Amino acid sequence: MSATIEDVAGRAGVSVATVSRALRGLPNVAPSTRERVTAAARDLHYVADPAASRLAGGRGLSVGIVVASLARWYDGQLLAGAEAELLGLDSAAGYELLPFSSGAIGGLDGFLEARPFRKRVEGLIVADGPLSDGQVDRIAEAGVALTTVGFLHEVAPGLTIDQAAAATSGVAHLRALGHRRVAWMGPVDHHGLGFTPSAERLRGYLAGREEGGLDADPGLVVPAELSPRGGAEAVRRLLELPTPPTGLVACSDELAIGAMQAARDAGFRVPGELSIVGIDDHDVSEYVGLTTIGQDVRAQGARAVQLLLAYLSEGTAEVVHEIVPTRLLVRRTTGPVRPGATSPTP
Amino acid sequence: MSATIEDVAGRAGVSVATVSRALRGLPNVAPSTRERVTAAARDLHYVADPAASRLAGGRGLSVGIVVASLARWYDGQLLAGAEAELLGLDSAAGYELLPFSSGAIGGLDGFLEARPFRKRVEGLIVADGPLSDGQVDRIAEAGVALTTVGFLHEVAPGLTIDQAAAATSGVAHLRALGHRRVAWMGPVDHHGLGFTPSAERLRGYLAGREEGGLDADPGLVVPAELSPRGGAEAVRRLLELPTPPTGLVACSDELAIGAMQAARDAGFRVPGELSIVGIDDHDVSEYVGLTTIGQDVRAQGARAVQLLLAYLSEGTAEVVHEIVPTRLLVRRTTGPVRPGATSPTP
DNA sequence: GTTCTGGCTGGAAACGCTTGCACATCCTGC
DNA sequence: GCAGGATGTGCAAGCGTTTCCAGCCAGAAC
Repeated sequence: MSATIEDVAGRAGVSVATVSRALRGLPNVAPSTRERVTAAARDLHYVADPAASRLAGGRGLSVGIVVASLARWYDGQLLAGAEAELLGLDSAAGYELLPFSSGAIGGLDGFLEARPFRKRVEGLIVADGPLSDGQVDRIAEAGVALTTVGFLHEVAPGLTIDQAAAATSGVAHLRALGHRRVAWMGPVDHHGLGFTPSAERLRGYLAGREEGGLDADPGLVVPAELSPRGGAEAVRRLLELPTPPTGLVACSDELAIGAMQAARDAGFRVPGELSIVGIDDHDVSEYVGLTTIGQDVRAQGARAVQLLLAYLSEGTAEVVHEIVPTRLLVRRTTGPVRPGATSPTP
Repeated sequence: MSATIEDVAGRAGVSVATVSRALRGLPNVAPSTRERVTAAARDLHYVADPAASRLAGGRGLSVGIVVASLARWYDGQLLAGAEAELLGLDSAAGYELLPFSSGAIGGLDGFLEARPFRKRVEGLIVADGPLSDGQVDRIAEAGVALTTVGFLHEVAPGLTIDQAAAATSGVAHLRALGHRRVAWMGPVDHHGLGFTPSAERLRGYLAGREEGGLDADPGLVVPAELSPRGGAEAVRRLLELPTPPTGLVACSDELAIGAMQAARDAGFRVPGELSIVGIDDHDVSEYVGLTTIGQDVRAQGARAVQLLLAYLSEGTAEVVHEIVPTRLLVRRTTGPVRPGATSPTP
C-alpha cells in the first residue's frame, strides 16, 4: 500500500540500514548517498511507520497529558501550550501528544489503575489533583517519566502557582477594600483532607481570613461544583444567609462568572453589594470585567513539556520544582465595601 | 523490563499464539485455558505493546481529530465528546485519540502537506474549515478514513449544523423585534470565497438581511478575529458608524461576549440600544445572559466518532451526511428596537 | 609496496506481537 | 468401529524498523 523503507532502499540503490541512517540524520553517511536517499524518499512519499520505529528502536517521543476534562478552559490552555512546545522542537517530527481525561475514565484513581499509558508514552504530564506516593510509584513502575502541573510531588519535576497564596491574595484584596465578611465557594473534598489545587485554595482563603481577622462564620464556605452553574447555585445560598457576605472569592473564574450573574439576578449589585474575585483569568474574564487572580496556563503547559523532556534526556538529574507567579487583576467586580453595609439591603 | 507475551505464555504454560487469542477474546480458546492465561497476565501486570500489535496486526483504533486550536471552547467540546464516545466502546481498550491543531502547524494546508497522521491513525475527524477535493484525496491516499464536522464534503461522512441557517435565524430574531439595521462580525475569508463555517454564517446573515429587506449597508459587516478581543474591537468600529446598528449578529459567542462588554463600556445599553445575538451557546453564555443560536458540540464530537467507526467497519457503505439542529436561546441581550431608535443617542 | 586507520555500507538479528496453517483430540452419527 | 467435523493448540512466518557487527575501500603513514 504505502511505501516502506525497502522501497526507498531499492530506489536509491542502497540497503535499508543506510536509508534508516540517512533519513534520521545520523553521521557516517556520505553526503551524496544521503542526498540520493532523501530524493528517493521524497519521490515515494515515504514516512517511517511509527509503530515499527518504536518497536525496533524503543524511541519515540510521545507524551500523555492527564487533565480533568478536555472541555474545561484550563485544560484546553494546558494542552495548547504543551502542543506548541512539542511542535517547536528541533526533532519536531514524530512527536505525539495524547490527552487522557481522568473525568471520562474512573477519575485519577481509575486512570492509574488501568494505566492506559503503559508502553505507549515516554512521559506523562499530570495536571489533575495530587498524586499519592503509591500512584507515583505506579507510574514509575510503568517506566514513564512524570511531570506535574498545578501541584508538586517530591520525586517528580513539576510546576504550579502557589494555589493557597492565590486565594489568600484574593482575600487580601477584599480586605483592603474594607470587607470584613468574605465568603468562599469551591469544591470540597469529601475524601478527607486532600491536597488538590482546590483544597489548597480553600486553605489559602481560610488563612487569609484568619490573618486579616475577618469573620470566621463557617457558613461563609459553600461547596460548589467547578462550573458557572455551580457558582450560580452556590451564590444563591450565600445570599440567603441572615447576614450575607459583602465579598466573595471563588475557586475559579467559571464559578465567579456564574455567581456574578446569579447575584445580579437576585437583586444584588456587583460590586455595590457584593464584590467578587475569581482565580485563573479565564479568556472571557476580561470581557465580563471580573477581578481575578490570573495565571498563565498556556505557558505552564509549555514549561511542563520542557521539564519533562529535560528530565527524560538528563536521566537522573535533580528534580526541578517551580512556582510560577500569579497576579491580581483588578477589574469591575470588586469595590470598596459600602459604609455600614455589613448587612446589605436585599 | 516489562512483561512480554512470552512471559505470560511461559507462566500459563501455553504458546504465545494462545495467549494472544485468549487475551483478545477470540473464539477457539478453551475456557479453562483462557482463565489460566488471564490469571497469568494479571499476575504479571501484562499489557500488550501497542506498537507491536499494530505492526503485526495492522489493527489499532486510533483516530486523529483536527481542530483549529486546542484552546478554543468549541474544540474542547468536540474533543470531549469524541473521547467519551471512544471510551464507551465495547472494545474500549486500545483506543487512542490524538488531537492535531491546525493552528499550531501551518494551518489546514500545512497540516495536509506534512500529513503527520500517516501510518498513525485509522481515521481522521476534521473539524476545521472546508476540505478541497485535492485535500480529501491526499487523506484518502494515506489510507485513512475521513469524517467531517461543521461542514460537509461529498465523498466523506460528516455532520454539521446548517451554518448559514443559524446566522439567518439570528437575523430573523432581531427583525422580529423590529430591528432594521443589523450588523455582522466575524472572520472574513481573504483567500477568495471559502466555504468555512464562518463564511457560511456570513452568507446566512446576508441572506437573512436581504430576505427581510433590512438595511444593506456594506459597512455593517466588520471583520473580526474569533475571540472576545476581536469582538470588542469590531463592535467599536460599528458604534463609530454615523448611523450605528441597533442589532448585531456575531459569528461566535466569544465574539459576542467581547462585543457586549465593549459596547457597554462605550456607553451603549445592551439590549436597550444594541441587541446582540451570538452563535454556539458557549458554556458561559447562559451566565452572561447572551441570546444565541445554540448547538450541541459535544454531541457532535460523539456522533462524528460513530460515523467514522461505522464507515471504517462497513467499508464501502454509503456516505452519511447529517444536519443537526440548532435552537434559538433568547436571553437578555436582545430586545425590541426602541421606537425611532435607528440612530441611538451616543 | 605494505600496513593501518577511519569513513561508509550491508547483512542480519532483534523488537513483541498477530495470524495462516497444520496438527492433535474429541465428539458426532452412521 | 470408523470417517468426518468441530474444537483447541502450537509453529513459524511475517510486520517495518533500528542497530550491532563485520567488511570494504580509500588514503595516510611507514
